[in-house]
Amino acid sequence: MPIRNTDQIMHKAAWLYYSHGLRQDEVAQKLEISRASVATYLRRARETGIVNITTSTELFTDDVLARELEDATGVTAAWIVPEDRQAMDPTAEMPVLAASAFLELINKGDRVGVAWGRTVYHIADVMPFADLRGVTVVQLCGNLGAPYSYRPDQCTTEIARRLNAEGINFYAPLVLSSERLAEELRGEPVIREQLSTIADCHLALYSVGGIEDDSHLVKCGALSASEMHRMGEEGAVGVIAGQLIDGDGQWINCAHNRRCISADLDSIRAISKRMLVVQEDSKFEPLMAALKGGFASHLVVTTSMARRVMDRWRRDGLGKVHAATA
Amino acid sequence: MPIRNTDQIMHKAAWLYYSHGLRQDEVAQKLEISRASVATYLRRARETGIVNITTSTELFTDDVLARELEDATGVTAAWIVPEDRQAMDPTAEMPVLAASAFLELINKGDRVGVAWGRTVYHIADVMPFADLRGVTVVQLCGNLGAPYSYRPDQCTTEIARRLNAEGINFYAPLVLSSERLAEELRGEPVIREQLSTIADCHLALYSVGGIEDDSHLVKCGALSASEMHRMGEEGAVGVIAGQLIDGDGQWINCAHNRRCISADLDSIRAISKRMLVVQEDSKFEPLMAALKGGFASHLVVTTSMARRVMDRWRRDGLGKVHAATA
DNA sequence: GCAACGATTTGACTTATGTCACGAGCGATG
DNA sequence: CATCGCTCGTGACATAAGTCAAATCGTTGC
Repeated sequence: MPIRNTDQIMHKAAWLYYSHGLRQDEVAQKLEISRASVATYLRRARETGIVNITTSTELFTDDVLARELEDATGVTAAWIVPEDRQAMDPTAEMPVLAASAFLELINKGDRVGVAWGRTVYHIADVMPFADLRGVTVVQLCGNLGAPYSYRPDQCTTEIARRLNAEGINFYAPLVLSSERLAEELRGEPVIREQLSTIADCHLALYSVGGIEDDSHLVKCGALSASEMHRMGEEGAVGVIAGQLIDGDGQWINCAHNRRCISADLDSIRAISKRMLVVQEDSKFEPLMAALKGGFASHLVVTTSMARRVMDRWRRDGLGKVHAATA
Repeated sequence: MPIRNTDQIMHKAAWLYYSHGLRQDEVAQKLEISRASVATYLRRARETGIVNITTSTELFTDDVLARELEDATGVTAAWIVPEDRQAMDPTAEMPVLAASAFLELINKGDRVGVAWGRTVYHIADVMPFADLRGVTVVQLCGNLGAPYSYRPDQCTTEIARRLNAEGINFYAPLVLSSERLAEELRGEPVIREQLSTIADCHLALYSVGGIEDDSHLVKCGALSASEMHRMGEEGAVGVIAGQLIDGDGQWINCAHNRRCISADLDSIRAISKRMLVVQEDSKFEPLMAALKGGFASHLVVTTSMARRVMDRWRRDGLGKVHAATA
């Protein structure tokens, strides 16, 4: 990418304004352009990630409930979205919080994995712009066109774009019609190579899906409602990166899972920072399964969900979730 | 540190304003306080590091000269402060740049070492506020009261304060009157322990001192002008962390150095990211010595200084500086 | 060579933000 | 319990920043 002259001037303006604290008119004078242009450049500088404005998410981790949740379940950090009257709408708040928290967890040079779903897409949509060259964003699961266009590759791409990071997509369908084909495709060098690098990620971002008739997998047509129903009877409780898990968070050896091209669940568990974001109250059971399965080292949930998890965890006398094997 | 209620509200205001993009009056309405208060809280949030605004320093590394300097000398990265008419005063610019660049190099959980001098103090003085809990800032050299109150411990403390990091000072004088006493003091557990952790730093910040009559060591009274003069005749060329180095950047076995309580030069060389900042044009020879001695992996200099280094480096057919042993 | 287009820049205006003197609240002190 | 001294919050004003239609610039295609 050639360095355009306008980039230079935008960068200079941003530098003088943000790093030296000059006023816009002073910057304009120094650069011999109009103040209006300075304002425009500054906006672009923010949108480009040349200027980063981040707010500590401490507010949401600094909470007795968060501490309790961490202590009880063994997650490394929990962010709790409050639901009191003074707060914002939790549904709007959570993606913003998750995006900020996610950003805080990224280090220079990291490889980060991004999965798929409504939640992840919303996070991508409010992800702050940042200057994270050297970071690589990899797609955790195969593609699937979704009704509201939340395709896995779009999530990855959008996040990579905002972070000025490199995005690595892989172009395989999430589910294939036959196990044989899925197996063959997984064996393809391009695909196999990509899947094998997933365990090298330093950080992953995903939600957990439900298995109701209105679950994402069903709405996207990966599974019919009746198939999903049957899977539920056979022990499926939630969905991680497109794959069904049982109540203990274990991979289910079923037709759907065998037909799936997605990150191996053990690879995901091997990632040291696994950020799980759960918005809907209805995802309580899937969340419990994901927690038990060790899919969360970093958790973003609402106050009420946190309380429910605590209650259940205590009632069942569960221990701490196992840490990443990495 | 107890969590004050005002911190909470400041944090909320910052969150709504910066992360959600609400206007100040909207924030005021939501928090049921006046807009004026919101403005105040936001300023404090910026000053506290709850809100971080950073500008990429790419502008200064994105330069043919910087590339050449890196290629020739082997430093990992170079920041070049331009001296053209459109630019700011280089003397004012450099500390701001160095501070930003330094901040960019810090990772979560790092231990960073900070040395001493006018330059370092100026950098401390313009260091942006950040939320780097978990980072430790350690003092690299013993204390010495300076005419303009640039004491080593002040540099460390100020930087730690701004970063919200932990500052670790060590209270020993930089120079003692006898070698015996210096030796004994270095052997004291408190001191020895601190000095031994220096090699564990991930990042260090320092300048290189000159040996003129108006050099810092002389002005602070660590050495008389005549002593310094004599040291110059015996091969001293510059000063790193209070210690004299020769033209090749090697420690000189002289009375002053033996009387010094400071970071062992090999410990400094063992730090993987060594940021050297040189403001004054007069420090060319000291800079060359520091470079040859392997004291810079990251370099901040003016355009003219960069050119001089390039010229000399080529003329003398020098190779790349050796990397950190760590 | 010139018309047509998109991108950039600007002046003039609107809106948002920063500031400061003042007053309310509150804990410490005699 | 009155008074002091402090911090915190506010209204009103001054100042800075955002916006947008119109002008300008530079490129491309004919």
